[in-house]
Amino acid sequence: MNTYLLYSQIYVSLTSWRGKNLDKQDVQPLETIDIEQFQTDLISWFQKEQRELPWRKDKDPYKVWVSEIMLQQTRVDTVIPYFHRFLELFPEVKDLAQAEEDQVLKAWEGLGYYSRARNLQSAVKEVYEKYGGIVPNTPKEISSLKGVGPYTAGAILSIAYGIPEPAVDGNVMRVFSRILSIWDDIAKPSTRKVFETAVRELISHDNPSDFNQALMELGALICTPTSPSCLLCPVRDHCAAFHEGTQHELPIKTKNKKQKHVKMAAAILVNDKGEILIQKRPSKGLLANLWEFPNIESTISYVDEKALLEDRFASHYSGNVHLNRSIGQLEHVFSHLIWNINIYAGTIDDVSASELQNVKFVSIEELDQYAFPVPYQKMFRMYQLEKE
DNA sequence: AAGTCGGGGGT
DNA sequence: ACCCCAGACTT
Repeated sequence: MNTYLLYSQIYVSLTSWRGKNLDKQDVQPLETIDIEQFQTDLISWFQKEQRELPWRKDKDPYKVWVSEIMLQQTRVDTVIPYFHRFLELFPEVKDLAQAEEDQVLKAWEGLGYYSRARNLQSAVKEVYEKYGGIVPNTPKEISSLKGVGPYTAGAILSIAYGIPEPAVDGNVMRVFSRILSIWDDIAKPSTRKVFETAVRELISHDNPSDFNQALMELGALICTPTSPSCLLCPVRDHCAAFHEGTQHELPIKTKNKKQKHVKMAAAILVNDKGEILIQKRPSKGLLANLWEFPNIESTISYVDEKALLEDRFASHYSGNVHLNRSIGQLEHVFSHLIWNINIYAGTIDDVSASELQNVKFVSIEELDQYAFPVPYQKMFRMYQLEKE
């Protein structure tokens, strides 16, 4: 019963399995999937071909946790340097639990999706206080932690604790959509459950860690989105899509919508001591709790904009504001919107502005102690280039 | 279920 | 341009 899982049995347990073929008049003989052989082929390949990654050096649940949060929607090569720096700053649960949020955000600067960092620290605090610093090892407890969703819960449980839970990410859905010929739209939230059910049937109970990691490694190295290297695939004998030649049609994924365009204006304002005005963003929403330069959303025409900005800034910061010059403009693309920013430089009195909450005057040397979103980093670089 | 939330790299 | 990436949370 454990050794072979008849294809028809899978079909019974998953109504959407091979749903496309239900309508085909010419149904081919049902294949069987040799589960043990599949596990062996997959895991041996992984043990031989896996990349050396910093979070694979040991299975410390805290390190696995940090890596999994960083890897959400983020490529391995991007994460590696962040992972090293983060663990140097916060080697253990206690260190992250007791850190200043500003320092955590600074360590996350440039990585994006900053709520990951704030949720991670919040959850680590809970682990430190409620679980004595030990990352919990039950699905219920770990899933209740802030920022730990179905994927991350399964990843930590399987990789750090060897518990056979599915960890279904984009890789796993792509890989199994091909192996099992699943034609559900993987862009729909409900589809993830189809793949979780599949993984529960197929996962190795001897080595859930390598099984789950192998699926993701396979998706990253072999079973890639546009041009899968099927001839190098260790499980192509088990793959329905390879058998049918449909690997380029799978997975099914509906397109995402276009970004909205937002016009902005922002300024580098300097006081008479040569210090620059910065402010902390609100604690909710886009780029929450990061720092920025004074800015407004603006749909005003370019000629009127400068006067409007001087007015708005002067009244908001209660000081005399002078915009000397326009430095240029820059575009920054987010996943759901596009900022087009007109950039100015000028001066401001620091009498009242420094009394405002979340507003500071800092020297150029102090600037890099604060976490800035990339668009404002770009903006400051333009300012420095223009000044020379 | 749809929208929000970053940034970079590949094609 | 458009796609994708070791997704989660809010509405």
